[in-house]
Parts: sequence; structure tokens; C-alpha cells
Amino acid sequence: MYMTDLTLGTLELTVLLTVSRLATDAYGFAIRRDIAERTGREHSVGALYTTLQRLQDKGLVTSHATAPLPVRGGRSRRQYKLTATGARSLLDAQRHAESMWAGMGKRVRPRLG
Amino acid sequence: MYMTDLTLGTLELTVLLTVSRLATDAYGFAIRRDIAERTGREHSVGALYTTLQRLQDKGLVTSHATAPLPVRGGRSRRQYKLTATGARSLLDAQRHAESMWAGMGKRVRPRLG
DNA sequence: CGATTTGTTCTACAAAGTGATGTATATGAC
DNA sequence: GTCATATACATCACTTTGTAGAACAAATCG
Repeated sequence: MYMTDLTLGTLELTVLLTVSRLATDAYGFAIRRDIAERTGREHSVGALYTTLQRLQDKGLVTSHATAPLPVRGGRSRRQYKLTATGARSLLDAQRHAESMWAGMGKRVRPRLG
Repeated sequence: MYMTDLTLGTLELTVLLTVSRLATDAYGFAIRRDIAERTGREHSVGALYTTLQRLQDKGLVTSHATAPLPVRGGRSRRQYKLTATGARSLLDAQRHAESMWAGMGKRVRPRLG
């Protein structure tokens, strides 16, 4: 029986999803760029790395340094990878979101009167 | 042009959605019960009311006291209502969620290897 | 070499989430 | 009436998350 009662924060979820999506390209700058392109929300560099560190502390991702690339500014990157626990966490979040948004279609509007 | 750059927290979004869903039945205890039934997540009473107060401070909901009901323990309730700003906030959150979950189907799993 | 580009780390503070405790007000039993 | 029980809200202290800014590191280019 799993004890993953770990509720993700808004940014935590966003970052974790992006790590999952980017797969082998999941490193700080790329994650930040992807979120901005996808959602239009720009997060500060510090916000991103702090969140990544916390996800790692919780065991939802692991990371390792990559070899530098032979391009301008191509220094070593810290590449992140989803763990099994992280994946479970995402499934949990997915179920939660589906439960909450179910039937909300375009009813997302204020009551009149 | 709207300036609603207001990002909702996880619980804030959950509560705001529930207020929208319950419409005229949106008061503290009912909201808490609905969330628990829908998602299985039990939030403390304090968590709920604190969040509702914050949503009101932000102008996403309004509230008013209802008349007591002639049933056991039927004291006055504080009934919440989504504002136009709150509805915009939900639409924003909806777009965000769709962007982030798009294409994630059952790919929510750890990279193997 | 110094300028530029890409990338990560550190630090301090603000906002959101939580549980515990206390308070208020209704009916029902007696 | 008053005591028990049920429903409901408010406040507080504390933890966890979110955030910006600046410093630091390492690569190529001229």
C-alpha cells in the first residue's frame, strides 16, 4: 500500500509534468522555456531551480550532470528524470484534476443575480 | 485588457471550482464535503475557511449570511458566490491545465533506463 | 584575453496550506 | 429551562511553496 499523500503545489505540478514531457531534454533552462511557450507564464530562474530541488528532495525526480556540449555557452547541464514515485504523484494529480474539472465544461462562470 | 495574472494555489483552485459547481449551496461545510466526496482528499476545517477568506480578499468570491434553517444544528451559513473576476480566474486555470496536460495521455510514467 | 551565451546555485522574503482550538447557534431530550 | 448533540464559522501559529534577485560557473568567439 502506497503512502503517496503528497499533494503537489501549482508550480511543482507544472514542473513535474514538464520533466515528464521533455524526457531526456529535461534540464532547468529548457523546462523554464517550455513552460513559458506552453502557458505564457514566465517564471524566474530562481523559482524554477528551487522547485526542482524540492521535487528532488521529495524523491519525485533524480538528477545528474551531463557532459558539456561543443557549442557557445554549452556548459554542463543538470538533467532531471521522473522517478516511479514522481510518476505516481502525477497520476494522482491527474485523477484529482479530472475529478475537479469533470462536468465544468463552459459552466465556468459566475452565477448571475 | 485584463490584468488577472493571479495564479491560484492548488487548494484555492479546488475550492473555487467547488464554489462554482455548488452554486447556491456553496458554504464552508458543503464545500469541504463535496471536495472529499469528489477527490477523496479531506481538508481540515481551518484550511477551508482560511482559503475561502483569501479568495474573498482577492475578489474572486463574495459571501453573505443566510437565514438559519429549522433543522437540528441549522444555524446561519456563509454562502459564497463566484465573481466575474473569479470566473476569469477559473478560465485562466482551465487554459493552463489544458496546456500542461495536453498530450500527456497515459504517458505519465517515468522514463525507463 | 575580455565579451557573450548558456546554465546553475544561493539567499531572503512573500504567499499558500494546515491543524488545533475556540466560538456560535440551532434542535431534541428531559 | 438546561443539558446534550449537531451544524457551522473564525482565529491562530506554524509549515510548506512560490518568487525574485544576485552571484557564480563554464563554454565559445573575436
